[in-house]
Amino acid sequence: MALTLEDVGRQCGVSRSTVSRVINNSPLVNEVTKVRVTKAIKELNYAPNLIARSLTRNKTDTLAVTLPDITGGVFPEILSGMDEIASERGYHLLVVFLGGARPRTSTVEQLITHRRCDAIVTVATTVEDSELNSMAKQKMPVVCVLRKSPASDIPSVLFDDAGGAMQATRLLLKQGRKKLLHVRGPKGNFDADERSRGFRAALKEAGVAFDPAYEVTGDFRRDRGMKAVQNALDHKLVFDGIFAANDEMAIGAIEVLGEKGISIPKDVSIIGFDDIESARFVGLSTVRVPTRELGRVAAQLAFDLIDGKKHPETKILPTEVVERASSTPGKAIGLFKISP
Amino acid sequence: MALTLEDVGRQCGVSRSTVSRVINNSPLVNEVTKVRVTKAIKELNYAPNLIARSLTRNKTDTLAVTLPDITGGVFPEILSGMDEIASERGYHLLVVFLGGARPRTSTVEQLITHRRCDAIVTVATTVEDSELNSMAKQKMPVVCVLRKSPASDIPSVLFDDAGGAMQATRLLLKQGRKKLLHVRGPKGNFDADERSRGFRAALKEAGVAFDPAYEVTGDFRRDRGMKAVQNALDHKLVFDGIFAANDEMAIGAIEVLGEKGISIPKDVSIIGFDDIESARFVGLSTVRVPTRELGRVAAQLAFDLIDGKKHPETKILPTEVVERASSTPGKAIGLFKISP
DNA sequence: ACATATATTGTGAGCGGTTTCAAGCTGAAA
DNA sequence: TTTCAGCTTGAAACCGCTCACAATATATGT
Repeated sequence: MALTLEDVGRQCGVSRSTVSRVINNSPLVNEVTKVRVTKAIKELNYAPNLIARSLTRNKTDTLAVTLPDITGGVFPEILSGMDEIASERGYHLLVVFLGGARPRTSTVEQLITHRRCDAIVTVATTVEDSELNSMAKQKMPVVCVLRKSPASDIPSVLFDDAGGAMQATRLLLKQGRKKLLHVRGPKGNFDADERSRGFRAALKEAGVAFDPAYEVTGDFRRDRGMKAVQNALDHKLVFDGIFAANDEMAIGAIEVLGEKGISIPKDVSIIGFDDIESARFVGLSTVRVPTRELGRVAAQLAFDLIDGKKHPETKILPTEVVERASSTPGKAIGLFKISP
Repeated sequence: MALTLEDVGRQCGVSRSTVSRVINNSPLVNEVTKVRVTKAIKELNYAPNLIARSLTRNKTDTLAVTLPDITGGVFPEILSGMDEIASERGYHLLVVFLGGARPRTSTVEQLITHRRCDAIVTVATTVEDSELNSMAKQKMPVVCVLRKSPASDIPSVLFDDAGGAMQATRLLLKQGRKKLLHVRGPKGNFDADERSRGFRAALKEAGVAFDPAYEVTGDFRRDRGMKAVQNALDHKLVFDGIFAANDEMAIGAIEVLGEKGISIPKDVSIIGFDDIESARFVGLSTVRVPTRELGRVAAQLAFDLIDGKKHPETKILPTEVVERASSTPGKAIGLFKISP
């Protein structure tokens, strides 16, 4: 079907090894044959079969990325950042959506053991700790993103969740808010746990007691955020500030409060996390995270592992508070009735 | 390094072909040997090398997708839809970001001629017509998404852009808006051209003359949308309705008008296109497009081509107007000062 | 018992590259 | 002239799998 080295060799009267050498521009090939071969390659429009090459070189020029099955949020940007670095090295990205409704069959397993990629980057909690360890044991380079590394030989790259959460909480406290509600993400999720930790640390720092009743749990989605806040109100919790573990849930909170006629930020000051695009439009204060940079760093770590660089360390990327109307006294925000 | 068929065979005293048969559960292998082999596979934790398999089978179980280097908007959702179908068949997605600042080197070429994928799905105008044709000529299955197919043997899947644009425009006209501004996307872009066509068709239908001065061009990004509208105002154009070719630019328009103290929708009624997430929060009327479905259909078409099904046809997916505050008389919308 | 199916397994030749090794050729040194 | 190094090149093995075909074993029919 497609052309092979043999074909090119025949065309210009050399062996396939010579053609191979020309293609990989090995120094040990005569200049004149080199041009002859090059010409033949052009003429025939030959291109090497990368699969065959992968087989012998034992290297696929591919980075696998596992993403949660959530289309919005920070993931596309992370992916793009990774591709930026990967494409510089001529690498491709193999993306796998995992979690949610996906029947994950043996997809991950396949990627790892089946040597379809040179390294694997797992974003958030798409892959079990045990699987990560088994990958590493099989000498497959692994990088964790937005998730704590389960082993010392697996580097991870994270946002400074706790730090960002502290800053966010401090902002509310600085305004004199007395009773804060924290809408947290699922337990066991790294970001969620860390952001909660930062929240508490800030309270402690300010000498405010942490009241477990005022930490409600969502799943990072808007409607669960709504439900959590709704619940808090139903239970007659009284608060004048909300720190939500992400913007989606913060927006959900804004909706619920809006329906109740509670004014933001006068009655309740709100801050989220992530700085998703919609946050700007809603006027939501938040903590900005360097998503694209995260992708770049993750890819770079993967290459370090591939290159056998020793001890690629876990990186923690700084976050930054963005103040908008939802936490700025004197402003007011409101949402239009949001249709589904 | 990794285990091979040979190793498994040695472990349980059979040849690699037998092991291979077991793995591909061929019927012509004895039941008792089958269990023996299966046990050995489990014990050794063997997994076949997919690269080697690809080489012999001449098939990679991979779909390549070329995406524009735009992280937001409809692309992530399209990707996810594709993955949904692909993973059902055990296929992986190889994503390539093209355009923008990317040095596209010979990436596309590589994918095609180098047989790293079984089919390629090109989204929007990431790949030249000539390249598409050359792929098709090389018997590489190609599917176009959000872009007119350059050849009859290349199916494409599109939104009903013109239809959606007509509906959107009709909505404005029905409200009695007399002079409409159309903020269009770049010339040559399929979506942009079609949406413009629909806009004009609706005008014609209503007996309104099309005034070229009232069609300004952006690049689908918010700030170019802002610039375009700013420009229109600077040129003293007078209008009471805006149809923007996408939501990003529509939001840009809202910002500019807001700064000028022009009230929406009282003075100017606005409708966008795409129904991105932020549109809900902004209260922007728009035309909803079935993005995830688009991805699914595209992947399905790719598989049809791979399977040699004859004549996979171009599909046009229906769109749907979503009315929100920005075009509902009696309502009002406004944006918070948007920080960069 | 013999011929002939039938079931099961192994052998060997690829797939399209890379890479080691040896061989051919040249010219310079002895 | 012989010798040997240096430069080019080709032959062949190998990567791990699939598959056509041969080989063997067992069962069936006469």
